[in-house]
Amino acid sequence: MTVEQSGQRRRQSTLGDVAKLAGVSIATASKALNGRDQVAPLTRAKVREAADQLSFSPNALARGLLVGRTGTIGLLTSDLEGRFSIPVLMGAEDAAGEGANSVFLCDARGDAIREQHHVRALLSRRVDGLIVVGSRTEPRAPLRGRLGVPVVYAYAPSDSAADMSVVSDNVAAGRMAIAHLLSLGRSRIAHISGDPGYAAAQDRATGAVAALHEAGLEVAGGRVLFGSWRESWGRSAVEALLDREPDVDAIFAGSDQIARGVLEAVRERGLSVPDDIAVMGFDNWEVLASNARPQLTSVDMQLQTVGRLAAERLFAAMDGKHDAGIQPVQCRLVVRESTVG
Amino acid sequence: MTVEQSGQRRRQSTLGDVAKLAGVSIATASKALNGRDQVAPLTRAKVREAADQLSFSPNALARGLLVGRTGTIGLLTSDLEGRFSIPVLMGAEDAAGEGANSVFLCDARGDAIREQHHVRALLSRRVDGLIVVGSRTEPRAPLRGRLGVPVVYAYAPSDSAADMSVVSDNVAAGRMAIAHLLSLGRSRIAHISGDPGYAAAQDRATGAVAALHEAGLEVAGGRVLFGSWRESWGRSAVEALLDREPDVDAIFAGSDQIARGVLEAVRERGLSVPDDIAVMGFDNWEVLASNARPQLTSVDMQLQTVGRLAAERLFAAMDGKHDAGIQPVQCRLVVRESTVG
DNA sequence: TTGTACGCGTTATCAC
DNA sequence: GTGATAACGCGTACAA
Repeated sequence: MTVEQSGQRRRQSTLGDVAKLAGVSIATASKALNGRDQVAPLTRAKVREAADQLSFSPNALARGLLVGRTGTIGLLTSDLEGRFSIPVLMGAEDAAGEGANSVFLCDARGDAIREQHHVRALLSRRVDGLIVVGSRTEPRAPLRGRLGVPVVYAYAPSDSAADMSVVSDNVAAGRMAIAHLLSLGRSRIAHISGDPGYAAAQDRATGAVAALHEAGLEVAGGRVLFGSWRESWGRSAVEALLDREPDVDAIFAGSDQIARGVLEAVRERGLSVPDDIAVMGFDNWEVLASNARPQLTSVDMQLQTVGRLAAERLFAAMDGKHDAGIQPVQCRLVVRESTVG
Repeated sequence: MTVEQSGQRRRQSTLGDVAKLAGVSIATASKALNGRDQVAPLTRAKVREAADQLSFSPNALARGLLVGRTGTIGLLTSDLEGRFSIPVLMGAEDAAGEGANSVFLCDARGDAIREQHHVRALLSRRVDGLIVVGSRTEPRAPLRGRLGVPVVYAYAPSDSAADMSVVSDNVAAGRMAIAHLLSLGRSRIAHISGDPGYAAAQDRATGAVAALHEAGLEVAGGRVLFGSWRESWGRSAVEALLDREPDVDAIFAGSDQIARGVLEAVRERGLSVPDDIAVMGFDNWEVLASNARPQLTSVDMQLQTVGRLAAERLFAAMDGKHDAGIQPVQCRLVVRESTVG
C-alpha cells in the first residue's frame, strides 16, 4: 500500500506563521517566546497561544546559524556492542539534559576512515563539541586537524597532554579489589586477568600487586596470570593454579567473563565459593555478574559518571575554560555473594 | 592547567573565505565545489585548493536552512544496555553511508517524558526522518503529534497499521529452531522460554509449537515452559523437566541466558550436550553463546539488517514513497557445538 | 511596547 | 564562464 504523504510533508510552521496568527511582528513574537521582558503580558499570551496552536518548534538550524551555537554535542564511539558507549551516552545526556543541549551518538566501529567521516559529518552540522569514546583503555592519538570545537576523550585518554580526558581509574580499582579481599581475611590471593596486551589488564594488575605488597603479601601463584578475556581462560587458569597452589583462598579475575570461568572450575573441583575461595570479577556486567552462581562480586567502572564528567568538562570548555589533563574516575565495588557468604 | 582557547575557537572558514582566497565570487566557489559543470577547469582547481588549504567544511546548517533537508536522521532508542540499539544503528549507518546522510542516536531509556524531549530536540534540529527502536517486541503506540517527517519503527512495530515497521520475525524463528533440531533427528523436544508477558516469548513459542505439530509431534513436557529470562530459570526448568521426562533429546531455549542455565543443569546431571540432549539458545549474544561450553547454537535476530531496512524505508519515505505496514526480517540460524557434536 | 531591517552561510536564478 | 542577488528562519540593534 503506497500512500501519498499529504499532511505529513506539510511545511513546519515558522515564527512568521505564529506572528501572523497572533497579529504581531516577527520580532515581537520572537521576544515573547524567548522570555524577553520588553513585551506586554497580553501580547506574550497571545503569541504563546498562537505558537502552540501551530505546534511551533523553533528552527534550530536558523538559530544556530545566527548565534553560532547549535546546542548539540557529538559522541563518537568505537564500540561494537554498546557495552561502553550506552552508559557513557546516558551520563552525557544527564549532564546535557539540564540545559537545552542534546547529545548525538555515532559509531565509528574502531575504523579510522569511518571516524574521519563521522567527525566531518558532525563538524559540518556544527556541533558545539565532541566526546570521543575509545573501545580500549589505551591512550589514543587525538583527532587530527583543526576541529574548531573542544574535544573530550572518555574511557580511553588522548596521548596528548594538551587534551582533556576522563577515564576510569583501573589502577585504583585493582587496589580496591584486593583491599576488599584482604578485609575479608583472605591472604593467598591470585589474580587471573585477560590479554596482557591490554592496558586495562596491566593497570588492574599493577594496582592489585601494589596493594598486596603493601600488605606484605605476594600474588598467589607467584605472578599475575595473563591470558585472554574469555571464560575458557578463566577455567583453565584456575585448574593449573590450584594444581600448583591448592591453598589459594581468593581469586581476583580481570573481567566478569573470566570470573564466570573461574567460578565454574572452582565449583567443579568440589570447592565452595566463597567459603573455600572468594571470587570477584570486573566490569559489573549485569547479565554475567548477577546471573552467576553464586552472584558475582565485581568492580563497576562507573561509565555513566565518566560520561557525565566528560560532558561537564566539554561544556566548561565551550565556555572558554579549557582544562587540560586526564581526570580519573573512581570505580565502585559491588559486593555480591561470591565474596561474602 | 587552564588554557585560553586561542586558535581553537577561531571561526570556521566560510565559502566567502574560500572565494576570496581563490580570487573568485562566492557563487563561483559554490559551483566549483559542488561539481556544477558551468565552471572552467582551472577555476575549479583554484577553488578546490583554496578550500582544503582553509580546511573548509560547508556549513550544513546554512545549506539545510535553504534546501529544507539536513541529511540527518534520528535514531531514538529505549535500550538500557545498547544490546539492540547498536546493531540497529550500525545497519542504519550502512544504509546512510552511501549518500551524504548521517544517523544520530538518542536514548530515551524507556521513559515517555524523555522520549518526547528527544523527539522535540531532533525535530527542532530538522532531522529528515526518525527511526524508533523499542526495547521489547510488543507493538507500541506511535509517536504523538504532527511530526512533519516520516517515521519507521524498528524491532518493536507501531500498533497503527498506517505506520511503517521493520521487525525480526520471531514466529518464523521459532519454526526455524525446531526445524534445525528435527533435521538432527531429535523428536522429544522441549521449549524453555522467558517471561510469558513478553511478545517475544509468545511468538517464538507459537512458531516452535506449530513446527512440532506439522511434524506430528507435541512439545516435550506437554507444554512450553515459561518463566523468566534469567539463567537460574533455565537451570530449575531443566531439573523439573528431566525429572518428569527423562527421555528429552533436545531443548530449545528462549534466550541465550536461559540456554546457559540449561547447559549447566544438563551437564550437572551427567548428561552430554549434544549427544544426549541438543541445546540451542536465542539472540546469538556472542559473549554468552561463544563462551558457553559447548559453544551454543543460537538464532540471530539480524538486527543490523533490521536497521538497514528501516533506514532504507525511511529514505524511500523521504522521497515520497510511504509504504505502510510491518516488514518482517528473517532470523538466521547460527550453528555451534551444542547441537552438532 | 512594538516594528523595521540586517545578517548568519549557503544554493539557485538570473544577468552579464 | 562568471558574478550579483534573493531567499531560507531566526535574533537583535535600532528606530518609531
